[in-house]
Formats: sequence, structure tokens, C-alpha cells
Amino acid sequence: GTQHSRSSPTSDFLADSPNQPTINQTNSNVVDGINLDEIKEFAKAFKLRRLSLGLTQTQVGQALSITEGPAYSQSAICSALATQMYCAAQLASQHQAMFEKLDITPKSAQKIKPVLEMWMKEAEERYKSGQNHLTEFIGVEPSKKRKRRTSFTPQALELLNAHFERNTHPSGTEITALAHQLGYEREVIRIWFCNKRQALKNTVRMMSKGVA
Amino acid sequence: GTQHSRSSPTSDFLADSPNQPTINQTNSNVVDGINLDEIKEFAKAFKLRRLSLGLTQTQVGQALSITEGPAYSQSAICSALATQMYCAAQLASQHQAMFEKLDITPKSAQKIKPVLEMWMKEAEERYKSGQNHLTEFIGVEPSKKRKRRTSFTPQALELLNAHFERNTHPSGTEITALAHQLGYEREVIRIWFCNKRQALKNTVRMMSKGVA
DNA sequence: AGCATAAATAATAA
DNA sequence: TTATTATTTATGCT
Repeated sequence: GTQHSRSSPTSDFLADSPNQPTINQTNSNVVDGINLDEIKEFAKAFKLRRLSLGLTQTQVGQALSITEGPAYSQSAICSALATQMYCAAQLASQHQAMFEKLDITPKSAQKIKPVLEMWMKEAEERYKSGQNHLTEFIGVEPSKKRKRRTSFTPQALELLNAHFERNTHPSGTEITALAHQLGYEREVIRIWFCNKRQALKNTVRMMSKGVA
Repeated sequence: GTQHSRSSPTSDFLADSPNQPTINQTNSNVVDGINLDEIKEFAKAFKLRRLSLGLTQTQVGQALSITEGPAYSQSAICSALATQMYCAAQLASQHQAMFEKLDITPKSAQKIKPVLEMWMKEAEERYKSGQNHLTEFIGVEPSKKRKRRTSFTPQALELLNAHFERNTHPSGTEITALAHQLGYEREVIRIWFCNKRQALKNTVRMMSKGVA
């Protein structure tokens, strides 16, 4: 009845997880003999180590795709590896009953862990022996200069706000036109609308909270 | 003190905009720093260009509502844009006192101008490359506009994930049912499962590499 | 120093 | 694969 009725190659991977995970009733969060807290800790630590090397998820992913093969492409890495692993562990530790809903099984995490650990260890080695070594290892330079924050003129803001009021999601054409008209880079205008939408959403959220 | 890094010729038009429109008493018809004569000229030229493409106002309006989004909806837009803009400029130049009664302010006109310019430019391009291209551009062009990204509620995600765990390939009926239950479009739910399967596949790919 | 918000990054829907 | 949303960071200004 509740058996997995799929025939994708992925099923092999999930096959060995029983229908009901064995959940340890203690606070140690052990599922199927795997310590979720441990995995969670690892994921957290991994992020910290990544950040202290000044690396983005993307960079790690790209580097991994070089050393480990093309399976690690772009943003896939981020969601599939570090983040989901982290979330999975976190969720599982909070609500063990939710376990089955997670994107990554504890076993998966357990398997991936050593790969990440190994890679990170080497990256840190290189880092210690010189920034250029790390750069070489990564293949991409870790940090580029942040763009200088632009300040909009009041006039520009007025126009942007007026536009935003009519349409919070301007088309590409509109953005280009606005950028041209105002004399800012197109990307700057695009980002402005992103941030503006975000601000609006925050405001709405806050107001609804406040009323409630 | 701090100068801004913009260099737009157009932004100068908006230099200062007090609450009350500043009406220049000279013959140059400048209101709120916007040159109405210039707009009038633009509107005239736009009409000419439109006619030489053999297009009606309605057609332009409909096309704009497609490319620029619902903010420019209906044929009303067209008259609100092209015609009234033209009239506004014309009227304003004749009777500046009437200006405020118009549906379109000089500022609006100024803002809309580049959109129209852009659109017309593209239309003319298409026209040059063949009548059918123009027709295609004008007609019910398959929405170049990307659908707004929907964000799922945590509750919806929980249900979806639970379902996915049981069956990664829900049938059409199941998808419909889920969509109805959750109050999302069917297509949105369908895509969610596509993306989810993809994510799973990525994880599996990486793991097989990692284990090897 | 702290605030407002532009830019950058991460997550993920299309 | 692309592009949008969500979150985080950090900068220009007061």
C-alpha cells in the first residue's frame, strides 16, 4: 500500500530507508543509527569554515565540480549539499516526526559528509600556506570588490517611487527605459525594484503583525 | 558636497519639483521642469510612426499591455498614453490653467515617453524585417513576461513534501487534487514536483560521486 | 554609533 | 538554466 511505486534511478538510493525510520526517543536525535545533531553541527561548522575562508557556496560548488566531477553544478550544490543537509538535520532535530519529509535522508548526509570534510580540510591547508594557494585550489578568486553604493537623487527616487506605485514589477523594457531616463545603470534600477518590493513586503508583514 | 555619479541629460528635467507645478512664463512651456513642447513633439512623431506602420491606437495599447504588463491594460492605455499625452501637451501649451484637469500629468508623460519610444523602436525593427514579424510582435505574442514567482506557505510545503515522499510522480488527478486542496494553480504544483525531482536527482548524483 | 537601504548571496520557482 | 524572491551584509549618511 504505502510502498514506493516509482521506477526512477533515484529509487535505489532511497530504497534502503525503511518506511518508518527508527527513532530514538532520547534527546540525542538518533535516527536509523545516525546522530542528527552531529550532522547538524557539522553543517553549521562547515558554513563557518567556508565563510572564514571567504568563500561563497557557489565557489565551493564550482571547486567541487572540478575535483569531484560535473555532478556538482552551480546552485544545485548549495541546495543539495550544505543547505539542505543543514536544514534536514535542523528540522529532524526539532521534529523527528517530520523526518520523512526532508529532502535528504540522514544516510545521504552521512555519506556526503566525508567528501565535504576532506575538501574543506584541503582548502584550509592551502589557505594557511598562502592566499594564492587557496585561489589556485578554488580556481576563482574568493573576493571581488563590492560595488560602490549608489545614492539616488531625490528626483530619481520620486520617479522610481511613482513608477513603483503603478507597477511593482516593471518589465525589462521598462527598467531599461527608466535606467536610461535617469542615467543609472540598468542593474541598479533592477535591484532598486527588488529591494523596494522587499521593503513593501516587510511593511505589510509588520503591519499585519502590529494589528494582530 | 557629495555629488552623485549620474550623468543623465533627462534627469535635469526633473531637477526640482515642488508641490505646485512651476510654470515657466516664457514660451518654452516648461512645467515642473518638463518641457511640454518636447513631449508634444514626441507625441506627434509617435503618431506618425504608428500610422506609417499601419497600426491603430487600440493595437498599440493591446500590445503594450502584453509586453509591459497589466499596468498598461486595455486600449484605454493607448489613448491615455499617446493621445492624451499629445493633447495634454497641446492643451497645456495653449491653456496652462487646464493642465491639472487632464488625466495625464507632464511627469507621467515624461515617464511614459521612454516606454513608448522603446516599444515603437522594436516595432519598427520588426516591420523592417518583415510584416509578419510585426504582426507577430503586435499580436497575441506568447507572453515574454515571466510568471511571478509564487511563494508557498510552510503548511503547503509540508503537505507537498509529505506527498513527494510517498510518490515523486503524482498523477494528473493527484496534482489537480493537491492544487485544489492547497489553493494554488495546477501548473504551479506540477512544476513544483518537477523541480523537486530535479533537486533529488542532484543530491543522488553527488552522493554517488562522493561514495565513489 | 546607528539607521536606512544598496548590494551580494542563497534558495528555489519558472 | 534562468530569473525572482528571501536573507544577509555592509556602506553612505546623519
